[in-house]
Amino acid sequence: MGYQDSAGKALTDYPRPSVAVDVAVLTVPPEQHSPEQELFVLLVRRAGKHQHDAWQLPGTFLHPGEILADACHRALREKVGIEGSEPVQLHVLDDPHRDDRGWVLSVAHLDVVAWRRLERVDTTEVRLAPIAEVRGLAFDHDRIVALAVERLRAEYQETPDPRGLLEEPFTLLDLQRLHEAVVGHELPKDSFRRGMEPRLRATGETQAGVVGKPARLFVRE
Amino acid sequence: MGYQDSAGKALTDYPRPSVAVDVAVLTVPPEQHSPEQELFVLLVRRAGKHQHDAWQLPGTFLHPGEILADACHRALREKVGIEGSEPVQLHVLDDPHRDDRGWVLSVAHLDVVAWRRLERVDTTEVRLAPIAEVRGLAFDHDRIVALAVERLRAEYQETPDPRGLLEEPFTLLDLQRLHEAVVGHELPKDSFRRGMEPRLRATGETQAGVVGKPARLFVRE
DNA sequence: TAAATAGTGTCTCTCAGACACTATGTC
DNA sequence: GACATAGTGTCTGAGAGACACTATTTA
Repeated sequence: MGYQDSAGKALTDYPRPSVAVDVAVLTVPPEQHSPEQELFVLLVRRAGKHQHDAWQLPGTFLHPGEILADACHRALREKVGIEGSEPVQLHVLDDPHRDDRGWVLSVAHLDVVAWRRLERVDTTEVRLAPIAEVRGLAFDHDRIVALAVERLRAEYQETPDPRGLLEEPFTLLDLQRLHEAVVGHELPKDSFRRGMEPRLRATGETQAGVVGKPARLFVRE
Repeated sequence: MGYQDSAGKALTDYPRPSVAVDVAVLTVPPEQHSPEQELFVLLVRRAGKHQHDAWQLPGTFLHPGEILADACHRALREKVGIEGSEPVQLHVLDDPHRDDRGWVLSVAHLDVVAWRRLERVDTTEVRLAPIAEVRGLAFDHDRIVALAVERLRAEYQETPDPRGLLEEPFTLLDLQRLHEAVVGHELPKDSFRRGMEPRLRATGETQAGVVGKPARLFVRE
């Protein structure tokens, strides 16, 4: 890149770090699955380690000529069998001693995948854990989870289900439960409706066969 | 890090990218320097290129064992003579072809430095340019400037001069002019005062020798 | 006293939250 | 009709912007 140090020597000959991506895949279970909806994160068993409870986020090294997003896609495809997600960068973790096997920078990512696409991955090698119970992950992955949750909460402040976690069509109550799971606390019913309804499109249909007044159904605009 | 591909081969042997940092140093001139205050960015002449108007952001390659913030500090010390700034990460630029001399990832950073500490650096090799006039920088540095401006504007929405661009003590009008320069548009006088004053500490002193009612002086809390 | 700038009182508008009320379905 | 849930009308308080008014200095 033409950077030179004070002696004028080109610096591209210096030793290079390994560059990895790590992805915090967040999701929310549907209401019928658990009455208390909350955020879950996808964990994989730590490679090469067979001790109990050694978990980490899915990740991989960046391959030559590859962009970071594609490395994320590859990691999720190979380890979890997920396709077509949309990772976003969070932060570069750069402590030179964060990995005791060498100099590894990790670019932390957030990804969001609907529960339905993750149900089948719950095996001995892969599991979904409520974020409140995630402690002691390998490396600095606890911090990545915290960054991912913070970012997702910011995204869900503004827009109705911007990441498409909910299956369409949905009721306003479905949407509210989802947003409550993401932001981690209850929301006032009427303010939520007034804020969200103008940003949705009503299908014209209503729920059928439910007790009480049937709710109108909506899709994302 | 123990990542393995599907064949089980450890990946740390793959070719590694060079990792660089590039820093958008933003500042605002004091009022007496230019009536129209606006954001300026620090540019350095593109190394090894002698064509006219070949400018880029200061940057450097990451050295072994170094964290990104220290690489930023080193770049600014060696090229511009600045010490003690506080870079924050913005984004990783990862287009494999962004640098035609090799595979170079760049971690873009924002830094903010008071004008007073930058005045002396305006030489043939280094200059300060208003952000509105910055176009056609080397590599993807135009985009880094845009990201840096966006981040700085967000920081200045909340807090009075969080980056310490203003010399203390200052008047509320000084502070307002600064914030207007950062966010890029005028702000209502009375709302600005009401929002900011509770977050400042009055020194008890006032301006002396000015026409009109002398303004009270404040420092950051 | 005139001019200039600092600082405030107050009105209005909007928006979020609280709360109670109405609407419309099942049992 | 009893019950349950969806959806709304309205009040209140907080905060932003508009605007005019008061306050305090120099010339």
